[in-house]
Amino acid sequence: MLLYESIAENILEMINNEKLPHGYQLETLEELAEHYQTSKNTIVRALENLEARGFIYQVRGSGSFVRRKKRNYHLNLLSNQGYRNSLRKFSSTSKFVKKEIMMAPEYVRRELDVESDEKIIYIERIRYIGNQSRTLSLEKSYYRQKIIKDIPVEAIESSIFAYIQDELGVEIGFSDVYLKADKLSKYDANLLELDVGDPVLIVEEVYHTKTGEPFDYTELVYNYQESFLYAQSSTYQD
Amino acid sequence: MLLYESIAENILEMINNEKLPHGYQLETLEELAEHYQTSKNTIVRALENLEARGFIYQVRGSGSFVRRKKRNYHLNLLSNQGYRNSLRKFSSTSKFVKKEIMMAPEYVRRELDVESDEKIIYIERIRYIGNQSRTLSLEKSYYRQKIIKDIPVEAIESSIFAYIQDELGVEIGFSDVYLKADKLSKYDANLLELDVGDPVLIVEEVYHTKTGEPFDYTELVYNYQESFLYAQSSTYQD
DNA sequence: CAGTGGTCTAGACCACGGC
DNA sequence: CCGTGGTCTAGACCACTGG
Repeated sequence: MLLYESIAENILEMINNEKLPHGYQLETLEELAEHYQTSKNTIVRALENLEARGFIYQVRGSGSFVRRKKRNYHLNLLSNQGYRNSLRKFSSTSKFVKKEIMMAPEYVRRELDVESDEKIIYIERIRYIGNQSRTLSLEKSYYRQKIIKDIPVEAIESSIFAYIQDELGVEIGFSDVYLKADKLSKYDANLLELDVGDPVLIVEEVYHTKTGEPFDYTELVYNYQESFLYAQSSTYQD
Repeated sequence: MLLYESIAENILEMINNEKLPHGYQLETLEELAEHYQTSKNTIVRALENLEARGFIYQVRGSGSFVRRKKRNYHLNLLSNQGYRNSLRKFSSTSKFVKKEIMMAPEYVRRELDVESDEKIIYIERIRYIGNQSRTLSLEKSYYRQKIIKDIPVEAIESSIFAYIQDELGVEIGFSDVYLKADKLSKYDANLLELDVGDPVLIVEEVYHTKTGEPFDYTELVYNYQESFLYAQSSTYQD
């Protein structure tokens, strides 16, 4: 692990332990540089990292402060870990519904930027909160077989992203996310144990590897009664 | 404007002009440093800035590349400019509904972290696409009067954030955003010209100044037929 | 193994917040 | 006007990609 990353993790741990509460002012850059026996620039990097992830904010001329905690039981919309992190936040499980190999349909080709003869692994699964008592979401994913060789059912019923990263060694880079609300279709309503026409939150995600290749297009259909998402912006945005 | 920012803007302009198309490989860091007559580190800053804003991605050992364009007619969920930017993307207008001064109700106190006797400016407005033919959203905003002295109706009918920044000189920092889908209430359905029980996308936003003070809590109620949002993640996320 | 992005240093100087 | 974050430099060295 890199120096600035380990410093960031060290500070983050203190924030999460609530040793450093909301609003707390961190040591100054110079003090931290002294403390960690490194240069000021490296501290700047560490704090930038924490700022970009929404844990602190920095005010020129004043100091660096711990940012407020996010609401509990909300899912991070921009986490690049798919289902992986939500597993930790609240106990949840997945049920395998369907898996097939297909040629990329037109709307998937557009998102994944592939030719019509490229093979796609299509997977459908349902995510539950707790012990399959409450449905959280229905997930329809298209993976490029060229990059994601195969996904066993065991991975589908636990965490596909954990499998992709840990077993296949694919490194996740960045993603595009699109959002809308709509009325539930008959098929989706049935799987989510809701009524046709009920509201639904639809999230489309296109994931890319670290080298910029799109490898996964997923449509997430969220149960409106159970689904709460959050995101954070930092100081620099358009 | 800072050196690394002006370099970033310069490159961004070429991307937006499509002089640098999707997938295009930028010059190397050293070449750019030479080109702009600056140090490599400053170029690193400039490209980091573009990467964080989702315009490029960088691959160690390989190069820096122009990222794909976002879909048109989607609103940036994490823009810190409120309504300001969407004004440019597609013509839209606002209609003033209500404005009152009140003491902060409990749920607003919690979000804005204020005492119960602090004065709040409450504003309700409707946003339309085009010439008030299609409703886009209903906006319910709570501003701390301590920070936002007053908001004239003219600002409400154009852009409140433009007024806050340009006239009041308040600098926008970061924000927290929460999302869910729900069924439309009678009051909201009436204003949005939709039916009670129709789906709705609800976005709650808490905006902070650059110095970390929360100043605005807004609940956005989006017409599901017209509202499409997007967000982007960069390589570093949890 | 060449080419390219990323980290780290040490230090100068700048810009802003708040007393 | 002091204290604090932010920028910028020049250069050494490291780590990854891809032929």
